Amino acid sequence: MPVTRVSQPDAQEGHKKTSAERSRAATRARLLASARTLFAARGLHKVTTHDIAADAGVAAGTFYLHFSDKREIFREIAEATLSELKARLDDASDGVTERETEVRAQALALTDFALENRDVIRILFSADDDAAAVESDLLEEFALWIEEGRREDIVAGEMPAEIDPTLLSHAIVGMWARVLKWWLENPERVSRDELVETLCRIQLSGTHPA
Amino acid sequence: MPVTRVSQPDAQEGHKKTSAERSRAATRARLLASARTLFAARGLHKVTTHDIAADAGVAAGTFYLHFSDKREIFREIAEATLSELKARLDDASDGVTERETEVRAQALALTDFALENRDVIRILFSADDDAAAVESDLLEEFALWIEEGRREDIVAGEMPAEIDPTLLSHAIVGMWARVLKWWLENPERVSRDELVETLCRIQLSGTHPA
Amino acid sequence: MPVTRVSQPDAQEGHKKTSAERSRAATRARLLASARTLFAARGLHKVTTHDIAADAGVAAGTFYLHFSDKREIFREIAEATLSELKARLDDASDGVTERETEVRAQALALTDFALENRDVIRILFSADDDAAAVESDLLEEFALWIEEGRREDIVAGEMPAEIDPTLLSHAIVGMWARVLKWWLENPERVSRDELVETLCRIQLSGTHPA
Amino acid sequence: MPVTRVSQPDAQEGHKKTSAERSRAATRARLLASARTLFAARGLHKVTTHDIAADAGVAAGTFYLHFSDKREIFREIAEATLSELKARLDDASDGVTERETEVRAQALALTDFALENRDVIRILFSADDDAAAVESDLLEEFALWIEEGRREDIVAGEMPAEIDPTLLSHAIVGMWARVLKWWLENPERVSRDELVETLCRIQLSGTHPA
DNA sequence: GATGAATGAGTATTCATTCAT
DNA sequence: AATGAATGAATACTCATTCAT
Repeated sequence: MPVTRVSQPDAQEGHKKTSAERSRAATRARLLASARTLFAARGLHKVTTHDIAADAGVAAGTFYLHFSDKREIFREIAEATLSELKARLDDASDGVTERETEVRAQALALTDFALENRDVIRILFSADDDAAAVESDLLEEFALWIEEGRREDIVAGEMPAEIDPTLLSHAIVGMWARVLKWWLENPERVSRDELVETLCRIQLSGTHPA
Repeated sequence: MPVTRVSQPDAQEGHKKTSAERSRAATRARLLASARTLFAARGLHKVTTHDIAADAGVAAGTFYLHFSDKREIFREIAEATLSELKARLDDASDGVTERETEVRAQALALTDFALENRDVIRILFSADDDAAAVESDLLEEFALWIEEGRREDIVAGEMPAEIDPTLLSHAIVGMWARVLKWWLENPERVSRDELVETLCRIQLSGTHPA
Repeated sequence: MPVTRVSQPDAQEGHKKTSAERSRAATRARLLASARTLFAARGLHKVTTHDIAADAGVAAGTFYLHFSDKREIFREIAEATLSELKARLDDASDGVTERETEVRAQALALTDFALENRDVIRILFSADDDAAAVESDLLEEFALWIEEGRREDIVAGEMPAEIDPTLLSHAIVGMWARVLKWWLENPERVSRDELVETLCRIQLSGTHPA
Repeated sequence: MPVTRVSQPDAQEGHKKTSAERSRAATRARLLASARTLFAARGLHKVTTHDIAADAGVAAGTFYLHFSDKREIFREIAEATLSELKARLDDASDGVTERETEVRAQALALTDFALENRDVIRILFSADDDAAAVESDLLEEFALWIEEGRREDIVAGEMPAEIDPTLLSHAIVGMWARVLKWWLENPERVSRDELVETLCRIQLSGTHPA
């Protein structure tokens, strides 16, 4: 089951759902699940709204009762995935004080997340120009989030101030995105632990304070 | 001026060009130049063959006298660019023996190349799924090329053998690709030298032999 | 009125049609009717799918909701027509025992059918290479059907065994096809009865058992 | 070698040809020969003027120095073929007085001609609507020619006057055209003599004077 | 809320024909 | 006479999106 909960109707509303509401939510969830799978298999623009509707078992028009267009459903999937990923990374560093341990824990969380969500990772981590055009460049947003963390590191004296945090965050994101995509398609080439070890080493030693 | 010489009709043939040959080559060059610009501006699949022909000032059908389809012209641009880039990197490390000096020289060559070819870099370094589908994933090929260099480093004892060279090459390529794309759009954020310094530091320290 | 019922939505389904189903069937029928007319007037490949759609009063894309391409709609018309024709010829010889009477009855049925379906006959009987390419060479199939009948005649001793039935069926089909096409365009030249008389005479006397 | 001499530059001019004239005639002949072959192989409208020119080893534009368009070269081939065929049939009946012997002689001439020119027969005898559109329906013209012969037979008392000669000529042409096309593709099915025998029998007995 | 038939702009590609050289 | 680059109209087919039921 997808960790991003893409297909789970949210339950934060306080009131009991009517049957109609429940059915609507279910349809929406089915559309999201189908879109995820199809995007993963064929890429953003090789999938038509008809394909998604058909896969979800609803009529073509129904798609537009739930999403205003193809970009919207893509954006939604991307955002849900990113939120989940951030949460996982936050969890991973929770209570950890040492920077090296934290980086390693996050790296592990990241690889696990990639393994669990290999389908979405394929598209969301691809820096596809389409995706970007869709105003939802996941990597861009991810880089921003990482950047914040780096700034905190600088403030905390754990990273040399002369390194530009934006530059660094892009380097990290680019490195991980490409490596993960490659690895998911060739998982037999390196073990998860080797991968984590190598990338942490690169990331850490290059950015240690003198 | 494009460094890749995409638009320079080659002159190495021994015979005098007929006027027709010259005109044909000129048209072809105009199509390539237009394609470069348009791909850079809008991405591979937001550009039609009509757009390219129109921009080049020729009729729609003329495109097909020179390229069998959109993928072919893209592939041609990609390949010319990659060849040029490799040549530049080779030149940069020519006669250099120390690894650190070499890495730095290559990083400089890479940034200069990116500056000179900002238009192509935008698409070719984007890992666009379309581009990959076009069987000319520049980054993939570039990673392979880098991998070879890393293997030589291992043999030469300049890199620890326990680092998987494929993994490393993907990390390097991913990092540079993302960083360069970001930097070309925000060149005021870091100077070329800072960029080179930071990335070399990451790349080197992470992969030094113990 | 078309005898082939090409435009009659079939009603053999047990359930009530929804309004959508009815509308769909009506559109489909209009497309078939338009195609028939246009093919007849201009031949298979001088008619575009746009022409058909326009003539049927629907948008260009609508054509493809009903037929996968031009060849399919042609095949459908051809097959419906041939089925109807065979049924008519079978009816004509129903209960007839004498071969001469049967041949004459079928000849009459054939001319009547041609008169009623002059439009389709024009293309379907033309041995157009296009039509054949469309894998629906009506005449080929018709010849096969006739051949069977001839084989039965031989078995029944009503035709000399030394005549090759395939050869004969092609001769009959070729003769009728050409004659009917000519006659439909020049109906004033010979009366229906004269035509039937002449062709029956040729067909019968040449193939009588000694 | 084609009997229709399609590819033989004509020599009826009284004066010596200049070298330019000879070269021009040779090019023209090559174009005709290529067109014949290509039309036979792929049908009229699956052949482009470029194909013909390329096959003939000349530039695309050269085609138009010799023929005003695709229809003209087709017409020319058709007409040359028909002339040759008529000449053959005339030769076959030369000096023959008995109708039965004549019909048989012509049938033999026809089958021989078909065998020698199988390539052209494929298209020219196909009643292709294209060909007709090209204003060169060979079969139409052939039927007219046969009709004349029938009229003479009626005058000579060798055919009953009540048979419409036009109708009959279409029947004959249709029969032969279809049968020959079938036979050329399945020559092993019936021997030439069987074929001639069967068709003559049909043709003669149906049209004998009482 | 869901359906699904219909829309029509959009795109790749072909090819007869022209014309400057 | 021949060349061959260029033209551009024509055409099949796709797909996001709408809307009457």
